[in-house]
Amino acid sequence: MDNRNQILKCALDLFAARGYAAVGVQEISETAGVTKPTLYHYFGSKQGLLAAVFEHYHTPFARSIQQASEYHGDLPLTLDRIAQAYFNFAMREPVYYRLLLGFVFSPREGDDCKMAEEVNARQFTAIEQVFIQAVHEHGNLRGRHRLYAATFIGLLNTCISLWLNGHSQLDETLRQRVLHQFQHGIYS
Amino acid sequence: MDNRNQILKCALDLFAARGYAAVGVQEISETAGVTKPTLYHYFGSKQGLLAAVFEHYHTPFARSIQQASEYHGDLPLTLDRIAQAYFNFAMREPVYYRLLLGFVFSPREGDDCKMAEEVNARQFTAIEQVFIQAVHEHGNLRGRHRLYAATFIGLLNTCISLWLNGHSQLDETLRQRVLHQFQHGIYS
DNA sequence: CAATCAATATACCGAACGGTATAATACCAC
DNA sequence: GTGGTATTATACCGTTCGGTATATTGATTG
Repeated sequence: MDNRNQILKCALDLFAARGYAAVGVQEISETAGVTKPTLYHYFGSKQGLLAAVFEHYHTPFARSIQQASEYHGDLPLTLDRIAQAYFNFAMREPVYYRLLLGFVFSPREGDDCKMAEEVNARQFTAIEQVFIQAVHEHGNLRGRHRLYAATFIGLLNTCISLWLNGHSQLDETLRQRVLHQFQHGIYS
Repeated sequence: MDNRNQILKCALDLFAARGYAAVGVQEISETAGVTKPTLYHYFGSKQGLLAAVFEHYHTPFARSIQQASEYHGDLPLTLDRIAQAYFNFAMREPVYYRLLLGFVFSPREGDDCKMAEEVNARQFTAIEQVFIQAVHEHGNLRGRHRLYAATFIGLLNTCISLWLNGHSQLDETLRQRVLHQFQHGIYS
């Protein structure tokens, strides 16, 4: 692997494990087996490195979500496709998803969070659109699209977090269970 | 206010705003209007300061949750009391709750997360117990207490996060709506 | 072959990091 | 008033921080 991708990978590992602020560029470059000026040659700054990590790993995820959230009149089907997209991506890039999760409830005032904020906002908007469109078929959802989008994404993130920490499988059984729970509650 | 509490308050503000690793003790002591040795006199280390922040702010919250999650055969009532406890505490200590939220999906390998982990684990256990006991009255919940506890807490945190970012009120209307959603789904 | 340019290394910058040795203050009991 | 104790300030420690000036390499290109 060339040095640039090696740096990207090591930066992701370290950021996901200990957080952006707690990791120094020195440690990243050492882990990647290069020197600091090499890192700065490719990414310009520590912030630029984080931006490149987002760019590199998030693009396929964003496309997958966008594709899954195309709504054609069947809300349960669309939610299932979205959940599949989330679960599949989390399993393909678990370390990156762990990095993402760290920003979910952290709209703080750091260099890093600003970048993660728009990444999360894009996803939110895509899923919010689903609930807005679904009002045509389910009028009683009206006016609550934001709450539904937030709680649905929260539910998926809860599942993925459980899986990342070894408390659950991330399989079709779990997906169908939480989809049912979201749509029909815990009692039925 | 005496210096010790002043330091605690400033540390909370800064940690919640920019994260534990991104804030230096220098900045904390300056904000609090004291010098660094004063801070170290009271708390011994930066970690000790964070531990003291948790201790100071979390004790009343933990007691409130513990009290609300006493189960006596009425699950909807118990969930409502728990949600009330969460919402009330978040409104009383919004800055501390923002700090807490930052750790929810971040079981990383840093000094700070270790401390937050057990704090969150205690809450989780208390609420998990509710669902374990509720099996007596709702047999179909059996075997899913962990998932229910995680998703219920996740739902409450989603609401509080929405409120902290100005996207929603944190009132009785929202509480009843999400409690209904959790128990009966989005369609009914 | 010479010129160029991307890529990498050596060595360094000032500033901020977490933490401390020491001494001066202030209060309290005797 | 005198001895002890808790609290605070001055000044400093070695280390790491993000970032860079400069030189060297190696391949491409005219």
